[in-house]
Amino acid sequence: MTNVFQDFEQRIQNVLQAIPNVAKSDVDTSRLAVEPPRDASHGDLATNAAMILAKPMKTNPRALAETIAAELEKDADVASAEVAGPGFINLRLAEGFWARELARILHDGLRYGADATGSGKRVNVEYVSANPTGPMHVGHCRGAVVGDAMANLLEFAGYAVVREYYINDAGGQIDVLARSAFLRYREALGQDIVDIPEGLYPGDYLIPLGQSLAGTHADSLLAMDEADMLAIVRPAAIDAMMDLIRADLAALGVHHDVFFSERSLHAESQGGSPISRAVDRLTEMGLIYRGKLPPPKGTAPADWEDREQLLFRSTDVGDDMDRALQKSNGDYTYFAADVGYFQDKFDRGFKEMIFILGADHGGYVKRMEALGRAISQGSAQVTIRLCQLVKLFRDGEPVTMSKRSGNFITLREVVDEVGRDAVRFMMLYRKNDAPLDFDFAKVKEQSRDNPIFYVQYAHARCHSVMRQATRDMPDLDVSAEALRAAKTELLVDDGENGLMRKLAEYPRVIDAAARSQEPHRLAFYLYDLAALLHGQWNKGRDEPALRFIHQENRDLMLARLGLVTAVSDIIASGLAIIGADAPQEMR
RNA sequence: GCACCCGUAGCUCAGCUGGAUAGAGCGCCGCCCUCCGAAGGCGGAGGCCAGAGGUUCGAAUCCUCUCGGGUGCGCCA
Repeated sequence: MTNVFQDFEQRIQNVLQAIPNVAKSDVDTSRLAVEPPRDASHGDLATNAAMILAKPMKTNPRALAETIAAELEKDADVASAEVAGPGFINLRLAEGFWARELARILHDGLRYGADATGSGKRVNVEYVSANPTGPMHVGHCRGAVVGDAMANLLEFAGYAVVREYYINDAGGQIDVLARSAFLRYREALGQDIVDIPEGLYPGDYLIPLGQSLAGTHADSLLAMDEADMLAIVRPAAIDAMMDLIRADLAALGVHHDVFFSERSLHAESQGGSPISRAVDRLTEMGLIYRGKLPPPKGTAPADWEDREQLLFRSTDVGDDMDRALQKSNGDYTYFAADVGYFQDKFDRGFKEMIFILGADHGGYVKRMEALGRAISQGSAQVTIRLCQLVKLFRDGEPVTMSKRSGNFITLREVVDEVGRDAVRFMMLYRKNDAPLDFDFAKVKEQSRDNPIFYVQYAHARCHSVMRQATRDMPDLDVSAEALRAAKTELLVDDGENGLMRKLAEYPRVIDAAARSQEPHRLAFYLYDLAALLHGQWNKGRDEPALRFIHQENRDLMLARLGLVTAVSDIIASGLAIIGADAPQEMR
């Protein structure tokens, strides 16, 4: 399924092949672009064909453009092809072209623009992966939304997406969690625990877990060795924390297909653990050696041990320095677990893996990419997208929080206060690599200043028009079939034309956003589309002849209602990818 | 010290992978409700795209350097 722009790109390619000099030479036409022109007065489509070909063909771009334009004008869908500026060719499409595209939108409905890019390719998107040591805080929010929207976007674009969460359930922090839970367990048994010792998690969220442990085990844990106690409390604590996290994610509308346990990578079976087997494979490739690492630059660590250790020669595959795989006590490092994890993903058949990480993981990017190259031997694409920090504001004042005291703002609090839709839209209304200011007051505002409100309002307004129409004319048939059959060629107003062209851009936006892995483009597109809808609606105030509901001319009205329905469909489709509702009325 | 990200209107940000006269919102000025939802819309002012070189038909976009801001660098996870 090709969109209008791809369609014309192909037509232009065909025209180019018909020009003798082009066909003979092996000029690269991959840079050929067909775009909506910057200025609507330039026409419907613009192409740079002549400009990219002029140089290799050693001709003047404008002269070449004239030749191509003359050929293009033979196309029945092209009303005129004009050469402009340095050699652009501006196409005006035949009357009725956009109207036919509108009918196609009405036919495809919420699936317009879907399935055009991915062709079923399997993609693994890993996001959130917050440590299971407590509820999610606002810091996790952006990555969760960006990752989820990315997965939605890729899925809509035709990829086979697996949404994955990597549970960091293996490190020392989990023992800290278990000890913290044990404290709450003693508390539940009636012991006075006084202050929470430094180094343990102080949050109240562990109290129910302590009570549950007391209920299940009575006081039997008290007499155990710590190792035995931890063996019991650890899994219970991880399960409880993951339940918390899953509930938080659900409140944000985020769901994963796979929850992958880091701990499972350490599990021994015949042939060793998944980690050791993966390390063995790298060893066979000659990428593992014993050696010394230089001490870190900048702040010199006091406890630096200069010793020989097991290292991954990641510099061979693009990293800045080699990476340690084993601690001095013989345990594998966190990164070693990643070696096992990558191997597992690769074995599951993923050739494309996307990671959504917080900006504080910037230092991790190169070694992950290196690891992906090494394990897949260059056959897999690893992409890491970093989300910059979110700064919270309340009434223009920055909100401070301290994680140490357990006094941090949770994701749940934010969702409860401003709503899932607003959180999600705002997190996507910025490039992922740009910092984001999140002001509680603004996000709740019901005005144009608040993009989610503005877009949802446009959708509601569409439905309001349809409600009004059927109220005024109960016999009016506004079914999808009837609207599709409407005489859409009657839509000749500039504003209507602009809306139709914007709608036809939707598949192109989806395609570009999916390819570049930038879901924010969709949010901006929806805002622009909403602005056009609001604008056209208001034109009807000044010029009654332009109103959508136009009882004197039913054919025209049906065409306009078709346009309104198409706008509504596209907004609903886009909002679904963003993960927000498309309300039929505002309150 | 090194790596990565960012620098675009007074403020917050887009800019479709190199295209035409760089666009929105807020704020400021002036307009539009007998009328499908004014929770909206229209118009105006506001720019040396941090700076300097380079690449080319063409640069906010690509390369190099400089200056400013952010993040990270350890056997933590």
